[in-house]
Formats: sequence, structure tokens, C-alpha cells
Amino acid sequence: MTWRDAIGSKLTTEDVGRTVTLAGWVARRRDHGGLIFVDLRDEGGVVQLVINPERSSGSATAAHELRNEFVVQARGEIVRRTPETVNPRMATGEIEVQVDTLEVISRSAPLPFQLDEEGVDETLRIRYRWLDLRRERLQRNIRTRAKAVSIIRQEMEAEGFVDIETPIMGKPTPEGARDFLIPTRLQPGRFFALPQSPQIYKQLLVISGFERYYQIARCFRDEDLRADRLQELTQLDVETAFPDQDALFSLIERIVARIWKECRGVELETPFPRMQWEEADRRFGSDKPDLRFGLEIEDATGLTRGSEFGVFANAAAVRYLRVDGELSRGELAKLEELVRGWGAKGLAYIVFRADGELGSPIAKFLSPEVLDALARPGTTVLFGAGEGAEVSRILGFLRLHLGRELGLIDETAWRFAWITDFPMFKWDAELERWDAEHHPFTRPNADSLHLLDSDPGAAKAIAYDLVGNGLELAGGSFRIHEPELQEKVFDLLRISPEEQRSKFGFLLDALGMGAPPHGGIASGIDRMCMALLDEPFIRDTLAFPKNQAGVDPMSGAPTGVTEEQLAELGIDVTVESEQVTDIS
RNA sequence: GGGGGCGUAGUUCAGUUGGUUAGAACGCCGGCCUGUCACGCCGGAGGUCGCGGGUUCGAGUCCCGUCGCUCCCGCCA
Repeated sequence: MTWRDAIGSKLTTEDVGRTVTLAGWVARRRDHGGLIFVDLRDEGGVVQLVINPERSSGSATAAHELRNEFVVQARGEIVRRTPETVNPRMATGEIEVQVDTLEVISRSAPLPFQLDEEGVDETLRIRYRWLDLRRERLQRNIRTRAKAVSIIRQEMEAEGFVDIETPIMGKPTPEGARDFLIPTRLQPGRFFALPQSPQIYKQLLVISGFERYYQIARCFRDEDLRADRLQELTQLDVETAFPDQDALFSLIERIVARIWKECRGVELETPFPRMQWEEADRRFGSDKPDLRFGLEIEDATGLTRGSEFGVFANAAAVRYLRVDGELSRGELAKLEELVRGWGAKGLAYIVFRADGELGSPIAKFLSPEVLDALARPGTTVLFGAGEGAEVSRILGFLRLHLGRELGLIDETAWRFAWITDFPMFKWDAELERWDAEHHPFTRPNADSLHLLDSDPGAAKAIAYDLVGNGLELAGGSFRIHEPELQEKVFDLLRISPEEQRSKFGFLLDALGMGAPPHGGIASGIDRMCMALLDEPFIRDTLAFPKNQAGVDPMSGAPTGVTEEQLAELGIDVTVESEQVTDIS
């Protein structure tokens, strides 16, 4: 028995005259009593069935019973619609199927939400994800994602990269993100960790002589979720021996350009522009600048140095954004509240009115020369003052906020760029130690080697990110292949020799047994798809996402486990696991 | 861990200054309908206003607490 001999949504005028059996879901029914229209959905598209109970044998009862999302089987002739009944908004709008027999294969309970309704609560959508996935938009997302992954594999294999799987159960790494831990019955009291990335494995593979490794790898981080961030993500993971930065960049560019072309019909211009991290930080206050609009950060540190305004006079850095137009006091108050939330102490501003007047609580403390230098009638200047990195960070957030708020972003544009020459380290003021900006295996560039002793904060890494429309879409580095240099960097990161041995001994051993220079890159596929699909939420690039609390509202995972299970794993129950709320 | 927003019918939402029986659309149920394509028309059912407490003659509305969802900051090598 066959359920169908044609895909209804793929029928064309060339099929007119055929008699076919179709099967699919009732996307919509329009019951006129003596004539019933059904939009039959299959494979993501629809075709119209026409049921005339008087003319079709035994279909009348079944047709009147139809409701949304029933699964039906229909047999009938494909006919050309009369000119006045053609629906030009439908791919199959020139034809329809005159149904002879109709059978309900599967009924549907009333739906918890309508599939054509926008704005349905996300928890409910995820709870009934099998329904949500029937929507056209999610069908498109999931199918496009599959196509993008297919393109990635084609390109990687064409370049001779070898796909190698690495363990999901690995060693906990206290550096970086928090690990998901896995207890094991065979080793009570000990834990595996889910990988945050296959970082060390991929280095070992290249050391092993797999000079071009790649993997579509699952990675896990037990950190808070965001609109563009998941706990469980998929990345294209790449590592090469004897690395060549230009070659790596062009590989990724080729993949990205092909994906954008074949999935969206967009021609991206390659190679993508490159910008050093320092420039991105200075001009945009971000290492992932959205280049679809200007509103760059300007510096006024020298200008305001001798000012009577103490906040400016004493600040290591005074920088500003200039917005076109005269912002109102209400708008300025809102912005001040916003920047306070980001850690700023306040928001100094000057409104240079078109009529030459100034609107500003601080103008009276500034000399006429300073005001003259800044004046541009019809603009508002928003200042940040303080320690340089902090000022950049806050103005960077503010720039992005204003870009969105004021509609400065060209939503039709695609602006990709490589950000290069990241710093090796950033200072962790709380712990009073240097932290790896990328990761502890990242290689300093040749000019920075001597800085490791004298001025680690000035050392630059051979590390790079691909940024697209303000999203970090890929990131990588060259790695340290000399055990001595690796130990030196570990020392700088205040990882004791004992810890180095216990945590990374196997890597140090491997580096000491003929490690070639190596480097690579990784690209988050979820986020790539988010950009590709114009999805504001990364979760809708996935078939089965979790919510912001890291819970799957469909299955209820994670759940508590029995005391027996815990006992078997050798785990003492000290914290009562909280009951997962049942949202049904 | 911190800040903002939201929580009213199955769903999306409205609900004025605190005032009678909390409304609409879609969906659901019953009926009518032969060219619709968001079909139309008539009728009906459906509510612990997230939960708890308080103020008040009276609370969906005001106050406090709490829970959930969401966005952001921290965090995410």
C-alpha cells in the first residue's frame, strides 16, 4: 500500500489531467456546505483540494468533519483553475484537485495555538514544538540550516579536510565557561564534563598528523542564555598544521559567501575587510562592531584635560558620540538611566541647538574654546569619562542602542569584517590576575614575545574573529606549539606548575613530541543561521530549543532523579532538586 | 547575582480615575451556505484576571511579597 503517489505542493500545470492520490495536513478548510475547499499541506507547501459531496463518492461526511491539522488522504484529478479562480499568491494557485475520495487518516485535538498566529508565547510554542515546527517560517529555518551545513561539508571536503569525531565525555576544565558535569557509576565521585569546545582534541589531532581536521561539533556551556546565545551549540570546528591566516580566512569566506548566495541569493563581496582589534575598540567600543551604521566614538581627552569640570579633568579618557538632532530632556534621562545600568556613573551631554543655544548641565564648566571645538548646531553630544576600556565599553553599548533606537541601521546591508590582532590577555581586577582573552593556548605574535615578561597587557595574539552585522560568527587563533612557551603563558595566567601537569599534562607532553605549528578557527552554526535567516532569536534556528532558564518546556528536562540513581553514582544529596514547573 | 518589561478565555489582546454581570478577534461546539483561498452568515460554550497577603464599603486596576516568562548587564577561556 502506498499513501500517496504525488506531492501536492509540488504539482504544476504540467500535471493537469493526472489522477493522483495525495496525503498531508489540513492547513485550512473553507466549508461552503455544498462545496468544500481544503488547503492540503505537505513538504512545507500547500495545494487546494475541491470537494463536491454530491459528485465525490462517499466523501461528504468526511469533508465536513475536517478541522485544522487533520491528516487526510485524497484521490482526484488535477485540473486547471478557471481564470477568475486562480490565486496568484499561491505557488500552486493555477491548479486544484477535484477530489473523488477523501479519507481522514488522523484527527487532531483543538490546537493550543493557531499556526498562522504571530506572537504566541515562546514557552507554549516550545512546549508544543511539533506543532510550531509546522509553521512556514520554522520549516524554512530548519531546511535552510540543513542546506548551510551541507554546503559547509562540501567545501571542507573539497579542501581535503578530514571529519573526525572527538569525545563528548571529557575532562572538566575549570578555566573558561562553567562545565556541564557527568557523573559515572563506574567511577563514583568522579565526573566527566561535556566539551565547551573540542579545543585540545583538535590540537592533538593536528599533532597526530591529521593536518586538516574539521568537525561539526556540539559544544556545551553551563552559562546564562541570551537571545543570541545557547547552552548547547553547534560549531564548525577547524584546525590546520602549518597554518596560513589568509588561507583560513579565505576558506571561511568561501563557505559564508556560498551559504549566503545559495540560501538567500545574496552576493557577498569577498575578501571581507580586516580591522585590527585596537581600531575596532577605539572606533566602535566593541570587538564585534556592527558596521551597518556610523555613529563612531570620538575622543576628547586632550581637549577637555584642563577643564574645570572635575569628571573630565581627572578622567583617563573622555570620549563621546555625536547624534544628529536635539535630544529631549526626557530622552537624555532615559539614556542616562540606561548607561547607569551598564556601570556608568552618569551621562554628561551637550545639546548644540540649531539656533546656537546650548542645552547642557556641564557647558558652564567648559571653556569657550572647548565648546567651539565640539560645536555643531543641530547635534547632541553624549560623553563618557573614566578609565579608557570602561568608557569604550559603555559608549559601545550606547552606540548600538542608539543605532537601533534612531533607526540608523541599514537592515538590508550585510557587513562582514575580520577583527584581528586581539590582545593576549585582559586584566581581571577582581582576581588581580591576567586572563586569556581568547584561550590559554593562543599564540602571541612574533613582535609580542618579548612583552610577555615586561608588559603582558600590550602583547597581541594571532587571534581573529569574523563579525557579521554585529554578531560574532567565527573566531580562532594560532596555537602555541612549544612546551616552554605554553608553560610560560600558563605561568602568566597564574596556573601553578602542579595544575599545569594535572590539567594539561597530556597537552604539554604532546607539544614536546614533535608538534607542528598549528592554528584554526571555529564558527557557530546556530548564530550563523540566525544572521542568515534574519532571526532575532537564535532558538528559532533549532528544532528543539530550551528556554532562557535552560529548561525544555516540552519534556520538562532537566528533572530530578531518584535517590537510588544518585546513590549508584556515589552522589550525596545535599540540595533538594527544585520541582520543575509544569506549565500545562 | 543585578536591572527592565510582561502575566486577563485554548491563543493574541482590550479593559478609562478603584465602581453593576470582565470584553473583542481567532480557535472550539451547533446550524445555514456551490468558487472560496484570513470564505461568509446565525447561535452557543468557554475566566481562580499567575499565586499569596494588604489597603478599601468595593481591587483585573493601588501597595507588599512570591512564582513564571522574556530582554539586558554580569558571566560566556
